[in-house]
Amino acid sequence: MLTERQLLILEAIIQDYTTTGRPIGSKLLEHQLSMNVSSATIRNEMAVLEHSGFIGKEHSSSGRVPSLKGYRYYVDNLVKPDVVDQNEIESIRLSLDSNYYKVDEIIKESAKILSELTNYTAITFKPEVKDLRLQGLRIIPLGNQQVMMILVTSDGNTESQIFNIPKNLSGEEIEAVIRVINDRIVGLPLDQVIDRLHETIPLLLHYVQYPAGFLDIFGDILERSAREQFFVGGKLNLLNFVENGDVEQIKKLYSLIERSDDINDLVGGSDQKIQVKIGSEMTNSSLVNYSLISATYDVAQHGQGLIALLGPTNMPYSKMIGLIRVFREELTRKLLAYYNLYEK
Amino acid sequence: MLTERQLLILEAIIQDYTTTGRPIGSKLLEHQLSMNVSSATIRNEMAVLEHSGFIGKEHSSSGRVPSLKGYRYYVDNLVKPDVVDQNEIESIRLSLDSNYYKVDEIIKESAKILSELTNYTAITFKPEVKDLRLQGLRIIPLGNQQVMMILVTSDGNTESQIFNIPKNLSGEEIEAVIRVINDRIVGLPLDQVIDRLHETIPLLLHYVQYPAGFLDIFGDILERSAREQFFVGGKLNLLNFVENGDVEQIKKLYSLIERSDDINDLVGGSDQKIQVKIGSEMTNSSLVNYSLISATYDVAQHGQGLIALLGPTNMPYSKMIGLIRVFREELTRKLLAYYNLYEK
DNA sequence: CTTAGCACTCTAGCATGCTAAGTGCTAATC
DNA sequence: GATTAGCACTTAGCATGCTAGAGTGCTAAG
Repeated sequence: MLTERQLLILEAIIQDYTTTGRPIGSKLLEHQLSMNVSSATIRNEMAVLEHSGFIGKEHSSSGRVPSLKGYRYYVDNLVKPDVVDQNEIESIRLSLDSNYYKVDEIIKESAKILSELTNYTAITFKPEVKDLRLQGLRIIPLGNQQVMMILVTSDGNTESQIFNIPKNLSGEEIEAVIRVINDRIVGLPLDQVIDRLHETIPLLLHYVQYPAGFLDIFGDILERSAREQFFVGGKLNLLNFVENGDVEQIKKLYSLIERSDDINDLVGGSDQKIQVKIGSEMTNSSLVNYSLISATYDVAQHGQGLIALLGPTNMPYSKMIGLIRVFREELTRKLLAYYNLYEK
Repeated sequence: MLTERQLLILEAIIQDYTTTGRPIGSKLLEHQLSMNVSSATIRNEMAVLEHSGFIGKEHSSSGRVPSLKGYRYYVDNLVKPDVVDQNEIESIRLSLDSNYYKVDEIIKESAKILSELTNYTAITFKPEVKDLRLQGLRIIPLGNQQVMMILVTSDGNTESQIFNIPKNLSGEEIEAVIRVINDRIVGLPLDQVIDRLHETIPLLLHYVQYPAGFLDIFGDILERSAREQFFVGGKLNLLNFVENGDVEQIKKLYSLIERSDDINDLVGGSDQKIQVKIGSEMTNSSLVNYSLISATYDVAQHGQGLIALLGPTNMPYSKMIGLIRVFREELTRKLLAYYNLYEK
């Protein structure tokens, strides 16, 4: 459908535009492409590309700018991930090389590193195994009417919550409750736990006068546990690409990036290895000027996680895709080493 | 130093300016003040006020704007806190009326409520008692090489941290460590704990090969416990008062509001009941266009906390001071009820 | 001490004109 | 048929100039 030369021009437009950020004119390409062809010819070819919807103009006499279709074609067919230079790889390794005591820390740090490396916003999800089960529930009295509830899931993650128990609740009563829960609920898949919990209320009533408060807390920390946890690094970088001073825009972006539902929507469907969503391909209308590059990573039996970069639509895709690839490798390596260190 | 009439004019300028946000001219005041005096007279008085530094102009022929000195004088001598209407009080009560299981939740929610009530940014600190001691330390094995360390301080607050222990560490060794720590460190004031901890390293070496990792974690959660915790509500509201599109400004503000050191600097020295810091009175240069109203609150033996509002210098002080007063009362009431419910 | 009146100042908004960059089209050339 | 030189045209961005409106300071009279 497109000729070789048209593809070269399209590629050049995208590469130039993603580095300079300015519309690309025919004269610039004439010198740069060294294909021994005049600017007029390039203009003609550009007209074809525009007609087919791969590029557009900001106004009737401006240079050309890639369209969504143009980016899409480029990302799907033309882009070659940049080779990341050895120094940068070293620096990633170094950044990941601390001693971590929790997976969460590694994943959180990853978001930070990725955002610093790219000057974009990074989002990282920790590895998740499907079919998560409730493996144990502890309740630890701490004195002062305080107790801590700790929930352990089958992938080894934990959630905990401290709360106060009313004066009239005795230790025996609590222990009875724990026994009931351990008998009837531990071992179940997380998504069934809540239902089963409600079934056991009548039973609990034998021991606790108002089991509702108890269940609230349990539900709370269960939800935290089942919710996919993610970390965001470099939030402030989003500001760099907002139309000058559009405060409304900034507000929308920020509330977006802080709501877990929205983030999950955003990265949803990323089951391919590396996926690029461009502008309006993301359903959220605040993101028309942004693109998301996401990559899943596998940590053997410990599940699959995801890292993603959110930047402007005109980001240098080849560079970023190269980088996210390398980062994924390094992160996987680090996580495997981590699990190996602590595994039974 | 200033005549009655001059004070009236100063007050009117500030009140108008803090509600309209626009410079105030002499004609406006002529009609508004109904002091049977022409605009020319008001102009003369304004000239005096300007000469004494209480007001200024944005340009040579603009209306008058309060200066730092003007605000200061107003806040110190003229302002009368607005009476908060009953509906609003009700709504505060209602917002605070959920069941909370932790003080932190109440304080965090307070920041949210305050920011929503005012459309400014709210910062809240939970009550702190001086002379905090380490009351207990638990280490709970969770299986999968995971343990949770829980630290309880004498004010009933807790911090916890899950971490993995290397394969070669046995349960007995851990228990021995706990014993040592409980013997030698529990009961000490928090600020002495770290020093004492280092003295015990030789002892620990009997049981654990590399106590350093252990101590790191302990130090970590100890620091979290000693650090004054605060919550920020309505961060996005800061954006409303930034010069149109000054992205650099926004970035500075945001990193400010997320660094606990900066926040502590900000509210530092707020030992008076209600304190107002205006513009450049705050040392941080990003805040020249902002003011901070802070109020301490007392919860009997449970210590003293602080709530604060960060808004533009031209915020309606009388309204905000009235509001923060009422909020403080309601919060104190809520906290007392809370402690009463759970106290032994 | 107060005030009417006036000259002056400054901003905001609008229209105007200019330049640089880039385009589309046509007619001539390879 | 593909390519190109040349030219008329378009647009953003910037500087300039103008006007209306709001506000001031000052002076001279009440």
